[in-house]
Amino acid sequence: MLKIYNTLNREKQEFKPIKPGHVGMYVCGMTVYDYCHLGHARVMVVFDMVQRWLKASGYDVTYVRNITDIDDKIIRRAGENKESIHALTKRFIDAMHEDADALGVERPDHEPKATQFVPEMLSMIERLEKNELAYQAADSDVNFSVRKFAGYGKLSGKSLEDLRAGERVEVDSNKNDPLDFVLWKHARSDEPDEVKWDSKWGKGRPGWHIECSAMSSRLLGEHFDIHGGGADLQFPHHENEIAQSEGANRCQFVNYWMHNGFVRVDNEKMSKSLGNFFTIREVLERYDPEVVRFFILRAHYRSPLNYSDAHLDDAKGALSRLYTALKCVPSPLALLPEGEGVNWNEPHAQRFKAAMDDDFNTSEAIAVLFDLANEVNRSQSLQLAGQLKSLGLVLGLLERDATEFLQGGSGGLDDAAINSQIAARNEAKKAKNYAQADKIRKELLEAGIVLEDTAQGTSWRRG
RNA sequence: GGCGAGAUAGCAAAAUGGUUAUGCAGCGGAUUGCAAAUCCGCCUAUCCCAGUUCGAUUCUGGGUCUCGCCUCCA
Repeated sequence: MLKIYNTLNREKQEFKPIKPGHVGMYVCGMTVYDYCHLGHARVMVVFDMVQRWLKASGYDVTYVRNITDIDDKIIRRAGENKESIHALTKRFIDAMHEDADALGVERPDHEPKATQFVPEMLSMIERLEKNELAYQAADSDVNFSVRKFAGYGKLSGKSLEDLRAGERVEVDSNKNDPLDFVLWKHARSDEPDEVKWDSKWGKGRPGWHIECSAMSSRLLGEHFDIHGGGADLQFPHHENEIAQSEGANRCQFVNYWMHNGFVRVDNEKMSKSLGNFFTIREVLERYDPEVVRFFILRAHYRSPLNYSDAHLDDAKGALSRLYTALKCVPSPLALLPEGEGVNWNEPHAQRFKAAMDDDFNTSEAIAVLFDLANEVNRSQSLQLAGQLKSLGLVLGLLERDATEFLQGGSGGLDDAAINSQIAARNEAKKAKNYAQADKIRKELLEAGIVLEDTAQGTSWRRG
């Protein structure tokens, strides 16, 4: 029985889908004006893992992850670059897909772009206006009136009074209440036509929060199962989504809210404003993407995750141990009937399932993988090796051939050079010229190549 | 200031009212021409102070410290 920590109640709850056997899940994706950083990688990998586990548990999942392709930062960046909004966002959407693909993130079922759902947003704003939750201010912006929505603050645990006390924003005198947020921004003369849409309130463009409310209800219905995103979206973004959706649709919006923890650098949140971020592609220049995915999944999704080279090196060593166990047994999956996959009656699989069902405890699940690797090494059992690989696949790990992983990466030497050195060393060994054999091995080691003599001959890997 | 999360061994990271987490690193042994890999064994923990309890790292209260949200942020 799957339990999910629900931010709404701050406790783990048994997961019950609205429609038996089906899960509707919406995750806040990227604002595409720059390359994704490791924080984005975490959201993508974490919720990819979530949807994989839901599928592995037998659910039919509809997974939606939006793309914000219109907002202040995009307009500003396009202006700086002297390129169109569309050209800018297309570039970074393509880059995002490259990064996500590299990390083994499956494409969501839908990736709606905000600009494609403006009519839905306008219709929702109209309903909010009809329900007396929205008003047009003197500057022509249409705002949401937080005071008129009774449940405001229920997700983030904030009250309007608390928020007011900590007010740090410059007060916008056009708003009835400083905490009101914008649904529709009036068009400005210095903005390109590309960002202006017609509406009954005049030309303009959508506020940030309304897109998620409009797109989720269009693609998943007005009431759906899971909504996810980074912990920083809890307030105000998700709080505002609730206000909009429940205010417009007059029904519960989302049953389970999930928020992943931050990636940190030197114990501080990785963020654009602090400038302490690493882009995914930067990191992938130096580390195997699967190592990065493993690094992310080795921690629980709600825990903070400290980024450093030392930690990625550690992750690489750990992942190598799993692949090494698979290497000891030739082509484990080839020996399993097609599509058989995990044997869920096997004890390790049961522990794995129990861990995953406990709020997606990938840390515990991966610990089971290591126990299984130990069993595989001891028993040389093809069945257990297949089981190890199959369980890895559930997390989007261990997909590759073990030797390919262990020999992958960039070394100074190519395969042919390495193999000829190994041959030379074997000649020396045969002649009992161990000094020469050890010299060759040492040279290879200095080039990052580790040799392993086995009964089947000498193999190598990149250390 | 308001609200929230957390402090576990050298590092990273789970779990648990009493019984081995796990990985990396370290130590000893097996194996190996010597290594590597692997196996066996070992060593390092639960921020501080009270309380509840036969027993607390785990529950309660109080400290201390860290981080986050309250502005754009995954």
